[in-house]
Amino acid sequence: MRDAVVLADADNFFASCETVFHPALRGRPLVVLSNNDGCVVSRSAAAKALGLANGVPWFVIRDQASRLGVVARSSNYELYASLSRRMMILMSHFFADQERYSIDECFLRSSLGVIRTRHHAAVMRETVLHGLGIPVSIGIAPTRTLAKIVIRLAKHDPHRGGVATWPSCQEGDIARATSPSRTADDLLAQTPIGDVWGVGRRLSKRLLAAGIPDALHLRDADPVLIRRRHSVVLERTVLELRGIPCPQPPSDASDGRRTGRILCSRMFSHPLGGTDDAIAGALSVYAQRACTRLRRQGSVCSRVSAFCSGRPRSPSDPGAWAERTVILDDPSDDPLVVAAAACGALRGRLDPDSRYVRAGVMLTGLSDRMTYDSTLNGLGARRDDHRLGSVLDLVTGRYGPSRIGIGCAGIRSVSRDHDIADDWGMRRSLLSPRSTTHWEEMAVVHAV
DNA sequence: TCTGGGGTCCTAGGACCC
DNA sequence: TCTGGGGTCCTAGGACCC
Repeated sequence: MRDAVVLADADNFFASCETVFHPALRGRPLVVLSNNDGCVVSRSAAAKALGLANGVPWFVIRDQASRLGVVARSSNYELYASLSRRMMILMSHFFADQERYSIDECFLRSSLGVIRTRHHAAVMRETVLHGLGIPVSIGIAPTRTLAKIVIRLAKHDPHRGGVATWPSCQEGDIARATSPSRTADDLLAQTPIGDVWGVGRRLSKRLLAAGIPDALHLRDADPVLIRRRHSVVLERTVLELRGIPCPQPPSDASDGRRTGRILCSRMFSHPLGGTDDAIAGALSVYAQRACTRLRRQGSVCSRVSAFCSGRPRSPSDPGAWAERTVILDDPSDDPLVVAAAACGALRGRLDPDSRYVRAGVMLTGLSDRMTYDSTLNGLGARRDDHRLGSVLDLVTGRYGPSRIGIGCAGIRSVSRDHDIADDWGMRRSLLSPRSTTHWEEMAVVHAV
C-alpha cells in the first residue's frame, strides 16, 4: 500500500487568527494588512464575498471598505507565529513526517489507508478547530501537487466537512489514484494551468501559448519534451499530476532548520534622505535581527550585503539603488561585526538627493558554526563574541526587540503601533493585542 | 501621499583543479 | 604549427512559493 500525502492548510489564516481572541469578529468582513498597513494580505470569507481582492493597496479601498463595514487589522506577526506553532504541534500528533511548508500549512504522511486517513484527518481538523479556533482544510492525495489541487474542494465545497480526497482513491488504496478516472480527469480539466502548484504567471503564459490550458493537458504532456522546453521542475510537476511522487527537499527554516541565506529587509514608514542617519540605524537593526536568526540556526556567515532602494519617480525611472557586499575576514555570527559591515558597506554610497523607501541586509556564505570553529581559521578567529550575541538574544526574548541594541540601534522609544523606532520603523496603527506573547496585552475574560 | 517580506530551486557561465 | 577533458564550486539572475 502506498503512503498518502496529507496537506493541511488553515483557512484565511491571518484573518482567522484575529478572530481567536475577538469572537465578535466571526462572520464579519475582515481584512489583514501588510507592513506599514500597505495592502491587503488576508481576508475573511465575508470579506471575500464582498469582492475585496488580495494585494490591493489599503488606501485605495479604505473608504469603500469602511462604508461596507469592513474591519481592518495591521499584521500581528507575534500572534500569528504563536498560533501557528500551537497549530503545528497539535497536527504533528496525528500523522508522521510533518513538514511545515509555510506559517499556515504543512504536509504530513499517512500509511493508514484511505478510509482511516480520512477519519484521522477529520479528527485532526476538529481538534485544531476546538482547541485553537482556527479552521483548517485538508487534502489527501498520492502526491503534493494533487493534494494542492484537491484541497480546493475541501475549502470551497461545504458538503465535504473540510476534508477532500483525490477522486479514484475514495474507497480503496491510494495507489489506485494513478488508474484512469473520469472524476479525476474532470477535476484536472477544471484546474486552470496557472492554478497548478509551481506554475506562476510567466510559465502559465508560455504553457497557454503551447496549447496547455489546464492541469489535464499538462498531465498528458510528454515529460521529456516538457523538460527540454521548460525545466526539470515542470517535468516533476507532470509526474506528480500522474500520481508519481517526486520528493522535494524540506524547504522550511522555522525551528532553527538551516537555510541557505538570511534576508532582513523592510519598507520605511516614510521616505528617508540619502544623508539621513536613520538609514544606518535601520541597517544596524536589520543586521542584528539577521544575526539572531543566524545564531538560532547555528551558522556563521562570510558575506554581508546591504542595500537601499528608492521609489521610482516615473514609470521609466528605476529609482535610486545602492548595494554592496562585504566579505568578512572571519565568518561570524557576532552582531557587532555584522552590523558594522552592513553600515560600512553603504557609507558614502547613498545619493544625498534621493529619497529611500527600503533597506535590507542579506547574509550569505553560511556555514555551520561548530564545523567552522574546528577549522584552522576558526581556531584562530576571535570566538569570545558569542556571549554578546547570546545575551542580546536573551534580553530581546524576554523584554522585546526595542529594549536593547547596539550602535545606531541602541535604546529607542517604544510604542505599540511602531515596531521599533518612532521615526522610520513599521507603522501598525490597526494592531490587535498580542495576546499570546505579551503579558500586558493578554486577553481579559469576564465571568458572569 | 500611501503598494510586504522571506524564502526555495534551477540554470548558465566563469574560475579553478588535476 | 599543433594547445584536453572532465569535474567541482561559486555566483547572478530568473521563476516560483506563501
